[in-house]
Amino acid sequence: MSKATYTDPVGVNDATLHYLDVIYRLTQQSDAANTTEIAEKLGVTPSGASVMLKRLAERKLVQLTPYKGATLTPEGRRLALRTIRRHRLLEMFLHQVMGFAWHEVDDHAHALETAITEPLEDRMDEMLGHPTRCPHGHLIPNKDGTLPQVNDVPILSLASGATGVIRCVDTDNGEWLKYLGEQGLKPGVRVTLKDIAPYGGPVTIETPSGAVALGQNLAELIYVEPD
Amino acid sequence: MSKATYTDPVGVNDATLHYLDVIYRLTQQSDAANTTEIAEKLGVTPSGASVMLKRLAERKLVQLTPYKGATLTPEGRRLALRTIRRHRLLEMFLHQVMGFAWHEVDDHAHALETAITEPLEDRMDEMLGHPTRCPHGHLIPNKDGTLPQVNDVPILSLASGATGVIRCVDTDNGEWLKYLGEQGLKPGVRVTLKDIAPYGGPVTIETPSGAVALGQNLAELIYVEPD
DNA sequence: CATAAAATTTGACTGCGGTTAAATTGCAAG
DNA sequence: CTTGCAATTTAACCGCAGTCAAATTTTATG
Repeated sequence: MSKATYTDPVGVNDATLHYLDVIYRLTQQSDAANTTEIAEKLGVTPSGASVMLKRLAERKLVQLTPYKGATLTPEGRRLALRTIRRHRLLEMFLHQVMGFAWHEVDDHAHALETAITEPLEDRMDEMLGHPTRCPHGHLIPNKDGTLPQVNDVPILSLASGATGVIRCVDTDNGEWLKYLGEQGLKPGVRVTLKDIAPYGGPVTIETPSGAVALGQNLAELIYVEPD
Repeated sequence: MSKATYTDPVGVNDATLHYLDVIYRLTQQSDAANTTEIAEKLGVTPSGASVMLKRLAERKLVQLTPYKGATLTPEGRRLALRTIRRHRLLEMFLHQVMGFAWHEVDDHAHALETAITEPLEDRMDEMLGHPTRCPHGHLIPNKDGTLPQVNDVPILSLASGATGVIRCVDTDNGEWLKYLGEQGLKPGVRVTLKDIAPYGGPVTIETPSGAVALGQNLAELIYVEPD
């Protein structure tokens, strides 16, 4: 009997997709994802991740240099971007259509991202008017695996007094998102960077509803499109 | 590290839920579900199903009498009804909110039924106005595991000339559903049983848009609430 | 009622994704 | 340039959900 199903046309299962997803995200920041980081993000032991990475390499989904780290092959990247697209479309759908708060959507989207079918993906995309970003502002990959071009810069890179529109709040931590949302710091809001206190001190941001002072750990999550 | 997740609070995984689901459905018709039937519905070999059933019995989810068949325990029944509720709510959501045709929803709902979270289940239920039936007319179990009381009878049990409202079309075969839908034979439609030809001959049903002649294999899928 | 056929279970095996403990490799600091 | 520690891999194992082939039990039939 054939193993292919609606969701899994080529024998790519949940675990595989989750590995590819975290490897993709880790290789956005550094050039290769190392085993321990991958293991941490997935909540497994480094040895377990090591074994799994070898299997993924055999399946030509990752490029593995022992003791050095992992990169995605074109095919691995394709699957990772598909999962990320589905995750972010789901977040958008849960937020816009179903009315979930922006700090709630990540968990539910994660539960569904590997189970969804392609017609569902397409229908959500359609209902949402082909959005380019999720509720936190992350880019939604196109179906062909390309990414929209944008001009997002860290708010901390602005000069004091400069203004811009928040485009992305780069965290999946629900607590932080809830807090930042309550302070009016969400994508689409025009803000002015008032001040960055020295030595890791608070960052003051002017929003339409008043000034907010944040620790740098939170402020560095915020990306803006400068005016 | 704990194994509990949002979707899986007690270590109940996809395979388990699918077994419980088919056992529930099979025990609706006969008193116990036999191994081969279960295996067929799940697309596995009877030996595989046999082994799995023993595991489910150890976990106290099914009551197993070797060589005789399986029944659900109260806990197994609870989980089966939860899955069925989710499946049917999903079908309703896909149909009503997302605009999928009634013959398309089963596959997509199946892909999601074991992945969905409880808040999502609740939100769908709310958005749909707490429906009691799926698009094909099957009952949606309540959250407490009870089922709405109804008075559905097979249309073939009506006397010639009797009328009723279609309440359920009992199949998951997309082709048949598509055809029956095109003939106007869907839940909510008032019909009259005109004639049942003898010796397995065609069944003639009067609908608002005209008379339809069906084979008995299709006609026996249709349940009505008699006037 | 014996016996053949059908249903079911058991046994031996597989692949997957994990675990812990031990061995290995890479790297930074003295 | 060695030495010690951190990162990584390997080895041996586990549970899960399957497979096929063989043994067993049930049932139906002449």
